[in-house]
Order: sequence, then C-alpha cells, then structure tokens
Amino acid sequence: MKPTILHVAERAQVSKATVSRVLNRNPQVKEEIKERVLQAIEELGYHPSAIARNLATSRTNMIGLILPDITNPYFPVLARGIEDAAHRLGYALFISNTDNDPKLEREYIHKMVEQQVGGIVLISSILDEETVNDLNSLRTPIVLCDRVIANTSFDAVLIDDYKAAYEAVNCLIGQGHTRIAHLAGPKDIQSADNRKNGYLDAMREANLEPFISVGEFSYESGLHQMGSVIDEYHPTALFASNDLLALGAMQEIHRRGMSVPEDVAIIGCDDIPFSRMSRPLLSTISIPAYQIGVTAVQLLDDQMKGVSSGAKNVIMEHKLIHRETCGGVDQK
Amino acid sequence: MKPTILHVAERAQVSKATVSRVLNRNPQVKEEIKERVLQAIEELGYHPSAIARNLATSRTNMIGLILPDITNPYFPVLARGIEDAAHRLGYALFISNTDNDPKLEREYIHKMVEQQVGGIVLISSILDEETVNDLNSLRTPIVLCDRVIANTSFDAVLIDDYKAAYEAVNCLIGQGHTRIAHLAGPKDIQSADNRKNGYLDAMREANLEPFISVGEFSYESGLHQMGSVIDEYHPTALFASNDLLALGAMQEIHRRGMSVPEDVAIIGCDDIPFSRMSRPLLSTISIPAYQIGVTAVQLLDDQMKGVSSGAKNVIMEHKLIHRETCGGVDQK
DNA sequence: CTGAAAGCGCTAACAA
DNA sequence: TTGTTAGCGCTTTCAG
Repeated sequence: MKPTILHVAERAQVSKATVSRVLNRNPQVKEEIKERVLQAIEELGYHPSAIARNLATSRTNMIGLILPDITNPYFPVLARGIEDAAHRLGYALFISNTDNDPKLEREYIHKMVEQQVGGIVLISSILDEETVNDLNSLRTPIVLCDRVIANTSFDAVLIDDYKAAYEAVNCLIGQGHTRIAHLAGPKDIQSADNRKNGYLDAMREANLEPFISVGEFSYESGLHQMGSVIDEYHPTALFASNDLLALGAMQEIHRRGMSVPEDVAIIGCDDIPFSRMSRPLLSTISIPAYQIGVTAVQLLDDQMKGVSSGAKNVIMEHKLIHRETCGGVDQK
Repeated sequence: MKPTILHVAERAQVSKATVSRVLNRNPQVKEEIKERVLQAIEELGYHPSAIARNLATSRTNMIGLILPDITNPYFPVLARGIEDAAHRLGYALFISNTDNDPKLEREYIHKMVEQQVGGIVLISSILDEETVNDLNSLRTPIVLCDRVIANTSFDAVLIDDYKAAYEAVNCLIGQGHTRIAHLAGPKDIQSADNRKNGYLDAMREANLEPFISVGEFSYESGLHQMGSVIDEYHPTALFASNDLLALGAMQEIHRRGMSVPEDVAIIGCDDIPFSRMSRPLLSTISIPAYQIGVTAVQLLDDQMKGVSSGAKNVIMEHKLIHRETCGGVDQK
C-alpha cells in the first residue's frame, strides 16, 4: 500500500494541511516542522498523488500529442520540440499515433479529454467534418500543426506549403528544366494539396506541361511511382512532396542506371535527417519542425492560461536548401 | 464548467450511481433508463473524468515510456510497438526523452510515479547506482528494454548483443577480411559494450588485430571517426555498433573516393529504416524493435495484473541481414 | 434494478 | 503558524 499524505502527517505529528503546505513550498511553515515533514516523506518513500491533487484543484499538468505516425521521420523532431517545451512548462505528455485514421483520431481525442488533459496538440491532415464538430464541442484547448481549418477558431502553426513548392519548382525552372514531374502526397492531406497547387501554378506560369503522380508519403511509394513517371513523362527534374518520396524516387532512378542530378534533378520537402545522409545529398525545403513543436506548445500554454488573444495562425519560415540533388547552385 | 456525473444524473432523473453503471457497461440497468442516461450524456457533451475515476478506484490506465531520444531512428519503431500495445490494452501512454542523462531519468521516473502511472517501460542504458536504488524503492512495476541490471528483479526484454556482434564479425572474417575495424558506441551504454566484446572475441579467436574507435551513436560520429580509422588502420571491413555510425562511416569512405563494399565492407546494427534506403543498401543486424516494444508492454501488463512469475528476461532474436555493403553473399 | 452514502488523496478556505 | 473541514468527480458497498 502506497503511503498517503495522512501517513506522512501522522509520522511527522502534524496535520495533512501542513504536509500539503510543505509539498507546495508554502513559505509560512516553521523550518523545524518542515524538516520533520521532509524526513517523514523521505522515510516513507512518499510520492504525492498527482491524481488526487488534480481532482482537488480541478486542473492537471498533462497535455496530449496526437500525430499520424512517429515512425515517419518527419515527426520525431517535431515531437521532440513538443516534448521539450512541454516539460519546460511543467507538463507531462501523452502521445498517440493515428495513422491518419479519422476514427482513431476522434477516439484518441476523447480518451485524452477523459484523462483530463489541459490541452491537445493535434497533428492531423485529414480532419473531416465529424471530427471538426467533435473538436468544437470540446472544452479543451487545441493547437493544430501543419493545417488550418476554415471557420474554426483553433490556433495553428504552419508553413506556407504553397509558396515553398512554388519556389522549389521555380528553382528547377530557373535551371532550364522544362520537364519537371511532381510526386504528390495523398490528396486528402492538406499540405500535400497545397504543395501540388504550388507546383501547378509555377508550371502554368512558365507554360510548362505538368505531370503529377499521386501516392503515399512513403519511400516505397516514391520507388514505385517513379518508375511509371520516367516511362510516361521522361522528366529531367522532379519535385517530390516530401523527402521520403524523393528518396524513393532517387533509388529508382539509380536502379535504372541514370544519375542524380545529371539525368534527373530532385528537390524534396521536409529536410528529414536522412536527407543529410543520402548520396547524393538531397536538396529539399527545410521545415523548422522542432520550432513548430515548441511554438505549438507555447500557443497551447497561452490558451490554457487564458492569455490567448483569439485564434492565431503562426506561419513559420521554410527555406530551400541547395544540396546536391538539384544541380545548379552548389552551396552546400 | 464541464458537466459532471451529477449533471447527467439530474438531467436523466436518476442517481449518480446509475449513471456510473451505464458508464461502466453494467448490464443490470433497465434498457429504458440506460437510453435516458445515454441521451443526457450526449446532450451535455459529457466526458467522464478519468482522474476522479482513478482516485476512486485507486488505479489508473496510464503507463509511461522513458527513452533516450525519439529523434534517434532506432527508437520510433520501438516506441510505436509500445504505443500500439499500450492502446490495445487500454492504456494511455506518457512519453519522456532523457538524452541519456541519469538525473533527468530519475526526475522523469518520479514525475511519472506521481502521475500515478501503473507501470513504466524504461529504455535506459546508463542506469547508475543511484537510479537503481531509486527504482528499487518504487512500488511501480518497471520493464527494461535493451538492458539488464545485475542484482535487481526488473523484467527486461533484450537481444543478445554480444552474439550478434560476434556473428557479424565472423561473417566478415569468413569473407577473407583480416583488417576489420570496429566503431564502438559510448562505453557506458551496455549494448555498445556487449557488441564491442563480441567484436573483440571474434577477432581474438581468429588471431586478428582489432582496432576500435569509440564515439557516439550518431551519424556525425561515424563520419568523423572513420577518417582516422582509415588513416591509422587501413581497414578492409568495418563493424559499426549501430547503423547511424555505419552510415556516417560509409559517407566518409565515399568522400575519399573509395567504394563500399569493394574497398571497405560494412556491417551495421539495428536495421533502422534508413539502412534500407542508403546506397549501397546497408547490411546490418536486424533487431525486432517493434516486437521488443510490444513484448515490454505485455510484461508490464502482467506485472501490473500480478500475473508475473518472477523477474523475466526475454531475449529476442536478432538476424544478420545481407544487403549490399558486406559483399560476399548477395541475397538481398 | 436503483438509490444513498462513504471514501479515494489532496487542496483550500476558514478558524484557531 | 498550524489544524479543521468541506469538497473535487467518481466508484462501490449496502439497502431498498
């Protein structure tokens, strides 16, 4: 049986209230008594119950993180930013993977609400109407990452996917490429869609014929899709909606005996750790994932403390990183 | 103000107890009343407070995961296994990164105990004496991953690092290599140490001169260390203590205009996702990270339910994967 | 089949 | 400066 505050109180010959006071660093406790209490705590190996405290104060120091898949190399850095910020602010962090399943998403949101988390960082790209209604009916603060929802008032921290893609494609165009293919991510993922539109507009403005292959945000998908893209379109350049796709495509290009960037130049997106390890080094759009995480938690904390001044969308800066796969400027 | 069980009770014209019964799927509630309660719940957007429930039942459905760094590509898969198993068993999961800092480790363990988690999965390679004492004084079930502690009774799920390394090195020896270097991980990390010993024994038995370079478990470390290893030892083969090191080493080898596996054959360890994306594909020792996670949670669950039959060490199977960097047998 | 009431471990007035 | 006491929201006997 774990010791409770009462056991400590008895052993230290004081009341529960006094023990509670030293627990909460209330200064007005006589030094001598404080010592006694501390000693009792030590001797019993007592740990206060956060649960009981939370119930008594009707607030908790827990927040939740719901994301698609920690196994996708983009997320660990983001998650780390969130976790570091959370701990710095004194929160414990719940985590759940949804695999982009809206049903699971709702289930986990409810679970966390039931756990009485003070707020949730939600990384979801596929919020359907039902989930949004759900969210709106919650009394729990929420901050979104990588996604906005029209007609709602959730804080969000984002990057400008459209512009990032637009810039990347224009970089390729600037190098004289005319046959630039695009490996797109799932159409129901907002960032994938925005990137696709950036690609499309850049191509359109340059009067170039676009070619899009839609797939998953995965290495395997890049590998498989690139085959038919090459056969059907003979691209000299590629803009991939994320680095995993880009890396898969590169592998396929190599397997066909072609080389990067000579035969096909490539620009990816995300700047996952492995893009700095591949051969050749992947040129990509760098997204400040860690900072996004930190910012999200700060927004959440503001909301939880009631400091929030209405719904905020924070747009983080992206940056096109010229490494080796895009040819041209070589300023790695 | 969030609705409580009392609000639901009033609205449904029943007592708290009855609401509690339908919440807990107690079968002996008249269908009609159950409907009324359910409707009231719906209308109020009521979510039961896990906190209050936990206090009342004096047990929680939360468990904790403490690991070094989710950003290290070995861990996301392990974490995913843990999370999936946890959710399947109805647990919510706390997560904390320690960066291998013993102080942080203890801090997080205490925090989780205070949160009243039912158990903790601890992935720590550097448990110092103080932490072990700490752990022993806890009344919270703990399962270790990738590490045993002498004279303690914690369940652990492991792989045989010594044997894995021994086999990998012998594979290299079998291919005729005589100058096989080893990139070791931090000496205070048990698995790194075991792998180093496996390397050492294999070399010794074959009467070969070993060469070890100790560093961090990182890509950058591999990159930097490999330079001097080449200069000082001129290896024709390398066994790296993990894949990140192997990948870094490979990059350095390429930068010097040499090739893999022709000039230097490489075997890594962990089989992180990137090892299937590198060029050439990395030969490595595959560790069933996901399964390790699942198993750890099962052991924890057993302990929490009191089904545990004494301290258990579960050894998972590793497997040497011949891909492209080790030359010889090419059975990718 | 349903209600009343005690209590989980702690905090927070209010007294003393 | 310390103690007393009433809850926080829920579960769980025990009656009815």
